[in-house]
Amino acid sequence: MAGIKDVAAAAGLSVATVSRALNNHPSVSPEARARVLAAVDALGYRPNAVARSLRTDQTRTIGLVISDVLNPYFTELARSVEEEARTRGYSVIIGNANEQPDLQDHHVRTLLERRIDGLLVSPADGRSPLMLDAAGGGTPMVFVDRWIPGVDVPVVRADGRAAVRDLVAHLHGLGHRRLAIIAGPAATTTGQERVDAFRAALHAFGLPLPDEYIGQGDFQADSGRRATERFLDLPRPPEVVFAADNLMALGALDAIRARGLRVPDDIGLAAFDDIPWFVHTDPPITAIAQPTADLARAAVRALVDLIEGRPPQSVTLPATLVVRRSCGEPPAPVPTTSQQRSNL
Amino acid sequence: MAGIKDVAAAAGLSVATVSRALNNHPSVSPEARARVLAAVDALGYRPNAVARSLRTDQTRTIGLVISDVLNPYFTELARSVEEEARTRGYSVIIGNANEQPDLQDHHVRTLLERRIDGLLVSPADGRSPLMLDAAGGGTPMVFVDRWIPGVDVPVVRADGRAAVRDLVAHLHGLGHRRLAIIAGPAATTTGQERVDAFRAALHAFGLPLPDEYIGQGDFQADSGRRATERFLDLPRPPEVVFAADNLMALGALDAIRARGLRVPDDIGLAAFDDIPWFVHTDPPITAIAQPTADLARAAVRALVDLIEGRPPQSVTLPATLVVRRSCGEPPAPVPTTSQQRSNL
DNA sequence: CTGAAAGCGCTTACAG
DNA sequence: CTGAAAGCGCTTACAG
Repeated sequence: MAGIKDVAAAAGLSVATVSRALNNHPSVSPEARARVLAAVDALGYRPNAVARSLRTDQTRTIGLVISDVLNPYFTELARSVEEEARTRGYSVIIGNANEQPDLQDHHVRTLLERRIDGLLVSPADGRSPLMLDAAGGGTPMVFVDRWIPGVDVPVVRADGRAAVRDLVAHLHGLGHRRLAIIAGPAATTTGQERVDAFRAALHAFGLPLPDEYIGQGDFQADSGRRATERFLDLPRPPEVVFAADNLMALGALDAIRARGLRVPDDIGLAAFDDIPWFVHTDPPITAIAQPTADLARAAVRALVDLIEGRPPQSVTLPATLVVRRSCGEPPAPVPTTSQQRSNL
Repeated sequence: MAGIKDVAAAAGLSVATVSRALNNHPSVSPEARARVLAAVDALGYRPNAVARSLRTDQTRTIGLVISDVLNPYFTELARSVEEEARTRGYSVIIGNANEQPDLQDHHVRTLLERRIDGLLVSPADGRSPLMLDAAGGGTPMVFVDRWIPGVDVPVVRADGRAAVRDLVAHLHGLGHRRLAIIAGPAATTTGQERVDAFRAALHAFGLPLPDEYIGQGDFQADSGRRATERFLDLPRPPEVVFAADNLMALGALDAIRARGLRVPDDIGLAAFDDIPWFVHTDPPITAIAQPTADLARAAVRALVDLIEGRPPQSVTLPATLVVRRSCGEPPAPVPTTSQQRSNL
C-alpha cells in the first residue's frame, strides 16, 4: 500500500510538504498542493490514521459503551451519538456490554488501549473499579442515561419522575390500586430511580408497594417474562404491571400471552421507554418516552467540550407519559378519518 | 500516562523484555515476568494499541458496514458479529450507512484509513467505486446479507426464495389473488431478489404482478408508509401487501391504521425479516425469518479465514416462513393453556 | 534469557 | 514556502 513517501517521490516533494498539503496547512504553494493531490490520486494513497494518531496523540474517536444494543432505546441513542459526533469530526466505536459487568470492562479496557479521545458511558455496573479509575484518571468521560453517583463526571440523562407520577395518576384514575413494577438492576441508577419514583408516586396516592409487587429484572426480555410469571402466580396478582424498560415489557407481554390472558382486560401493562412498535402492539402500550436524540446530542456536546478543553455541561431532560390503551379504557376518542374503504 | 519505558525502568529491565513478557513470549524468565507484571500494576500501565498496530501492521479489528442500525435485523446481525469476532480475538467497528451511499462511503473510507484488518459489508449501494476498489485492492472483505454481483468476494447470505414461495402459497390458499409488494432499492441485491422471488412465485400460481402493485421503498419505515398509501389509493387496492423488510412493514401498518383500516380484515400484511414484536402486534404478523445469528457467525468466520490466510467459505442459508394472523384466518388452533385467571 | 537498535508512517518544530 | 530530522510507543530480528 502506498505510503506518504511514495506520494512525496511521485510529486517530487518532501514528505513534510505532502503532509502539510494533506492537512490543509496554509503555507503550501498552490502548485505543490496540486502536485500532491495528483500523486495521491495516481497512487490511490490512503493516509494511515494509525500512524497519525500515534504522532498527534489523538484519535478523533470517542468510545460509546452501552448496556444493550438490542434495546431500541440504546440503538437509537447510539445512532444519534454517531450522527452528532460525525458532524463534529469524530468517529465513534460502540462497545456493547449486554448488561454484563465483565463485558463492560472488556470494552472499556479495549477502548482505553485504543486511546479513544473520550468515553461516553451508560454504566451496566456502577461498581467497576476499571471504570472508576478511568473516570479518575485523565480520560475525558461523560455518563449518559445511567451514571455513577459520587463520581465527578458530567451526566446527561432524562428525569422520569414527573412522568412516572403522571402514569400513576393515570392508573389511579382508571381505578387500579394493585400496581406492580418490574425493576432494573439495583446496580444501575435508572434501575433504582424508576422504582423510587414509582414508590413515591404510589405513596402520594396512599397506595402501598408491597415487596411481592417488585419484580427484580435486568432490563432484558427474559427477566420481564420471569417477573411477570411470578406476579401472575401470586394469590392476588397486580392489576397493572409497569416494566422499567421496553424489553422487559416485551417479556411481560410474552408471559401474559402464554397464559392466555389479555391486556388490559385481565391485566394492565405500561413501560418505560417508548418505541414505534408500541403503537401497533395488541393493545397499543402506554409508555414513558425519553427525548433520546436530544440526550445523545447533549452527551456528545459535553464530551467534545471536555476533550477540547471547554467546560462541559451536565443536562437533565424531562421524560413524558404517552397514554395508550394497555392499562384500560381508551384515551379520549381520536378524530376519525371520514375516509372509508369505499373504493374496494 | 505510563509507557512501556516507565514499566521497564520500574522493573529494572529493558523495554524489549517488558514487551515480550506482556506478549507471552516464551523466552522470558518467570522472575522477569513477575517483575514486569508488578510494575504494570503499580503504574497502571495500559498498552498503547495504536503504537502496537503501527508496528505490527495489524489492528485486530474488523469493520462492519451495515445499511441501517435501527433495523432490528441489522442490530441483531451486528450484535452477533461482535460476539463471534470477540471470541476470535477481534474487535469490531460498526459503520452505519443509514441506506445512504455517501454515508456508506464515508464509513468505508474511515475504516480503511484506520487500517482495519478486514471489512464485512452489507452494501447500501452496489455501485460505489470506493467499495469496488477496496474489494479489488488488498483489503480482506466479505459481503453479508447483501452483495455486489460480479465482485470476487465471499458472500454470506440467506436465500428467501423458498420462503417467499411458501408465503405466496399461503396467501393463495387463503383466497387472496391481488398481491402487492413494497420492494427495497433496486441498487441492492436483497431489494431485487425479493421482488424477483415474489414475481416468480406469483407466476407459478398464474397470478400477475402489475406495476402498480410494486411499491418502491428504500427499506426504511417512511417509504413503507408512502407505498402503502399509494396502494390504498388505487381503484382496486391489493388484498395483501408484502413488505420486503420489517421497517417498511411498520410504515405500512402506520398507513393502514391512519386510514382506520384493519389488518387482516381490510387488507393483509406480511413482512420479510421476523422480529420479536411481530408476535405482539395487532394482529401478529406473518413474516419470513432469517437465521441471523448463524449468518453473522459464518460471515465472521469467512472474514477471519481470509485475514489469516485460510480459504474463506461463501455460505447461503435458507429463510423460513412463519405464519401468523396478519393475512387472514388464524393458523391451526394452538393448544390452549387450561389455566384460567381463576386465582383473581 | 536479555538488551540495543531499527523501524512502522506519520507530524511538526526548526532552519533556511 | 520547503526540507531534514526527531520522535510518537511499541515489536522484533540480531547479537550475545
